[in-house]
Amino acid sequence: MAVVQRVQRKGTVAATAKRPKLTVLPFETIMQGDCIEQMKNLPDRSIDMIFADPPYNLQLGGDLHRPDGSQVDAVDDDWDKFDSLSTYDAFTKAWLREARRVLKDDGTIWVIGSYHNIFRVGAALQDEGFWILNDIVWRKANPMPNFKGTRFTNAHETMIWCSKSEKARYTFNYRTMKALNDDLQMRSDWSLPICSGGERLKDDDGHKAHPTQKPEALLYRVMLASTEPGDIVLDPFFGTGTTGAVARRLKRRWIGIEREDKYVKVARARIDSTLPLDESAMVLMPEKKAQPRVAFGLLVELGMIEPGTHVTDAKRRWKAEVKADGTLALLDGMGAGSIHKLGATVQGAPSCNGWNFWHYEEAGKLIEIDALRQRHLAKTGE
Amino acid sequence: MAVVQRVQRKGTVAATAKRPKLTVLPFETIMQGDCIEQMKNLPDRSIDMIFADPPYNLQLGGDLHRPDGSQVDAVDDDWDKFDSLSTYDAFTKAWLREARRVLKDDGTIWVIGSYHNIFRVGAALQDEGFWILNDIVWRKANPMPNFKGTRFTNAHETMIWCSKSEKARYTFNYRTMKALNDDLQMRSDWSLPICSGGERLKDDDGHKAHPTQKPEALLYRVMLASTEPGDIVLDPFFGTGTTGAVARRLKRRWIGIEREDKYVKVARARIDSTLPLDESAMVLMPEKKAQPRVAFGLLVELGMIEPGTHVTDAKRRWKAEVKADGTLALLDGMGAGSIHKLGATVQGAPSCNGWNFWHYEEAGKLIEIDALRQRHLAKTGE
DNA sequence: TAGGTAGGTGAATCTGCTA
DNA sequence: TTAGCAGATTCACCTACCT
Repeated sequence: MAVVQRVQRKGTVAATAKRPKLTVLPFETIMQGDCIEQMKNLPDRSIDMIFADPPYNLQLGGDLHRPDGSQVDAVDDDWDKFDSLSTYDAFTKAWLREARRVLKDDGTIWVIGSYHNIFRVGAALQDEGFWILNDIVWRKANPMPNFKGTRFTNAHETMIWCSKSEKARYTFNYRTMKALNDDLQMRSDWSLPICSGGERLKDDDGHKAHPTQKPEALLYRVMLASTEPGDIVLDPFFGTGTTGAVARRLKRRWIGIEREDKYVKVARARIDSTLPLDESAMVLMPEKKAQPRVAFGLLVELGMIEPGTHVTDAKRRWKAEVKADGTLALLDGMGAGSIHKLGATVQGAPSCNGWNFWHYEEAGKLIEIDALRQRHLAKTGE
Repeated sequence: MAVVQRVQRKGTVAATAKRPKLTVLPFETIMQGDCIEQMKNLPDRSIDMIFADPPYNLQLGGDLHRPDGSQVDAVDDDWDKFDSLSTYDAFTKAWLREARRVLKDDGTIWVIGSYHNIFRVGAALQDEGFWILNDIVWRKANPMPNFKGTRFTNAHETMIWCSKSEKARYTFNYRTMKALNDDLQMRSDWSLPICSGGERLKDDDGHKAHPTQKPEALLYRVMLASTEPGDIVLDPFFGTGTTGAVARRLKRRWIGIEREDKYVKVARARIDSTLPLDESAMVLMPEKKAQPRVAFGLLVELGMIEPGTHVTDAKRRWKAEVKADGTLALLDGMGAGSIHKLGATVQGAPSCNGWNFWHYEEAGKLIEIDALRQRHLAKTGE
């Protein structure tokens, strides 16, 4: 415990007191160096989304740096578990703290890991004040078998998706995700193949360039779900640059941080050869919430529905008349109000979307009054 | 932090100094009371496997309504409320410490939770010296949807399976698991339905007896995987006694601890009416394999078909473009939607199988997009 | 009896803009 | 800060009841 506190104090001092921040963000750039040190060069609240795939193999002692930049001794048998866990926790807290600082208040962070580290990361995220939105299971379609037959085949990894606070208004492209999943809500478990074949980057010897290269399909879904085109995406553990490649393809701006020279080189070449998607392919299913608001009264004013018209619900349980001011009044005189309020009242429901609840009759068929709104939106080109 | 230490000290002192342990284990018994206090009555190293379903600390907000206006029956019980994360952590550490004491050195522990609590539980398990063997994802075949469209559907829960130490010789029935999974290694993701229908216990009013009853199939697999007949299974959060019922069915011995009077009563009645499996039936029941459902959007994510590609029907009457979210948009701009929906729209049909309706062109020949799906299924072997 | 329709429900951190 | 209100939002599986 003493170790944790010492490390944290050091990190905090260094972050707040010393250096000037960059005033122009280094877009489409790999900042080479320690991720904590490099994040300190970025201004507060400047990033829309962070995707992080932190190291968790404690055997890679070189991957662990204290916030002050000093390297942690290699993990060896002299270390007891408590010591290595707390070192990892200190490392996690330190980079999460910087990540939180550079993230916009309405931004989100994704962190991926396996059972070796994800519980520590998740607890640290909560401790640092992040608000968990989902934990996402990446279910590997083709995992490595457990050769010894001693455990269950380790066939998934876990991502944690957080906003900066409970009340934050984060980006979630609900309709896009639903469209991507054959018109069913996207679930918290995603079945995707591991990164292999032509997508897997090789070094000159033909060996895989990076031990944990993530599939582009994973980042594709992450980015489509939680960012807009033009948003700024930061990956503090850039590796071979999957985040940058997908960001470029989907027309998001990106910043990568990577320490190892060889990964930086591989990532640069890879991203340079990635082409952005065509403009037309980027026109997605619109979020309904983003459409301009239309008042029912406007449609009455425009003569798209006449005052005096009778409307009813899908089962013809209630009938009402359209008034000149765009309100409805029940034919039995037992209630009146806006299309929404009256719909809620008659059903005894807390709320109601009047656009879909009320129908008018045309050629013997009931048509949602929402059809009028859609016709209006189409006509005005919005 | 002070809270944690006080609780731990208390627990430790009471456990080691004060009371005499039971010399004969209370098999097939529900010990009524607080789980930490009751575990203190059990001797050291006496339990083969612990299954624990602790409170999740959900922290729900106000009421939630379905789109049809009905209200969701939330988990609002007092036993799920904690003042803060640190209070929850102290509680977790305290019961885990007792659990560790009563567990045999070669025994294992399972803990189930959701993103609200599982990261804290996992970190605490590691802190207490447990060695994680697997994290298991229970993919719910029929989860509750996300009614407001604000996040991904929360469609899974996580179980953590641990031995007491890295070198422990725990039980894992590899071949049984493989047999249960059509002669393929059992993976770390399990698809099982939630507990509903006849299995779901009701109180006298016909309401669910317990808000979070787990399916027997889940415990069935847990117990088959990690215990032998005659082994001693402890469930410190017994609830309606799913663990006891399955233990009896599989001829394991069990001990339950439960605080609430009403749950104890329900569990007793339930287990009394559960019959042990016949010897011959201990050979396993096959489970139906879930049909792999492939969304067209997945193929776009995987790069099997590029956004911007043009598709058409077999007679080339309609042409559409593939968008980045896996939807199609007609080239004349007169319609858009999923492969199925757009196919239905252009034909004026009530429905349409888009997989067979839409084609892409390769070397001058039209190929059903279903060919891409078949290629994906063949590749991933699902 | 088979088949179809209607209604209920599940561990949920479940809205957002404007005045 | 809060009140008011427009309006967006569900999937799989169960039982009960009807024809």
